[in-house]
Amino acid sequence: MGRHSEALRRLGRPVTRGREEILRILEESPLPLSSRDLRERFPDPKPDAATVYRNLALLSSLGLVRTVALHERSRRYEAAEGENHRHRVVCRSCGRIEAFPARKCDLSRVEEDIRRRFGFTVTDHSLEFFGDCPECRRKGNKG
Amino acid sequence: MGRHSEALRRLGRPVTRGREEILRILEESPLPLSSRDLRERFPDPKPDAATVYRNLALLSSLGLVRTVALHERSRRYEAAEGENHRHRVVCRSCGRIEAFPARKCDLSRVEEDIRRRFGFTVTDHSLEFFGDCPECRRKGNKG
DNA sequence: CTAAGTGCAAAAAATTTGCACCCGG
DNA sequence: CCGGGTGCAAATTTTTTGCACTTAG
Repeated sequence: MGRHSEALRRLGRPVTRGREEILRILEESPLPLSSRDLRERFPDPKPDAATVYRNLALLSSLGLVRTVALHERSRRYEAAEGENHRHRVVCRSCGRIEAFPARKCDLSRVEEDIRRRFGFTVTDHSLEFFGDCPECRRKGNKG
Repeated sequence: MGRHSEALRRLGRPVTRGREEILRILEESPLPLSSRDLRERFPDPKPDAATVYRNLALLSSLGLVRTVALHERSRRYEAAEGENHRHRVVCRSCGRIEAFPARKCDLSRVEEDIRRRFGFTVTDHSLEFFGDCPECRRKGNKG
């Protein structure tokens, strides 16, 4: 019955174990997780994959969860904690991900520009960096 | 025998119809394309989907093509024309995509910061904006 | 009680792989 | 000619959907 349940209740949605756990797990994770990662971290009994997807879709539509698109086969998800989003660096060799708070990410000017040029109302953005992590660089994994 | 073929030849790879077409189609497209989009734009006879994927993987590893991760089910690809990359705005309702040149995208400071803090050598980044396009806003598609 | 959620099975969709045959250099 | 490329079929992986049963409010 943390703020998770409250947020759900406030939005008029039933509070279920699956939803509480998803929010808890995502909030505890420093990195965005795939649906599979998420399910693995559930204490037993683990929910069905379909349920995890359905809940992720619901939580996303309620604005409690955000999807993250890295260049992978599957999508990842993270808790949408207010406006304080994060940016990430992904290693192109081993896939290692590091996240860091988007401090002083001033893209408001670009967003304003977009509104003028395309008429789009920008509500969110994602910024990811790709490169080579120190370990892979040492090993010479250049691709 | 445009610069496409030359780039491939220079890299020591056989020049085949599939590869030339992929590079041509991607270069002519203002938006990043999915593997399926790409195949559909091939003049007949269309190549097998597996071949398209294999060639996209090859061209990516050679640095001639870049994958783009929007928040969709499938990946998209774009021609990697030197350093002049683009940023994009995606409508959350209808999926419409607008691309615009990344003019004056000064993220070098952030990239330097990343190098210091994590040791990652950043070679690329992607920046996408999400929001509502004018049409969807008018129609009231808020989700 | 009743709308909404869940598991299970099956379907879709995207991507990858094995293998026999074909082609560019 | 030969290593690499291609089509075709089949397998994998991720995500979605239908349906009968259970549960939160």
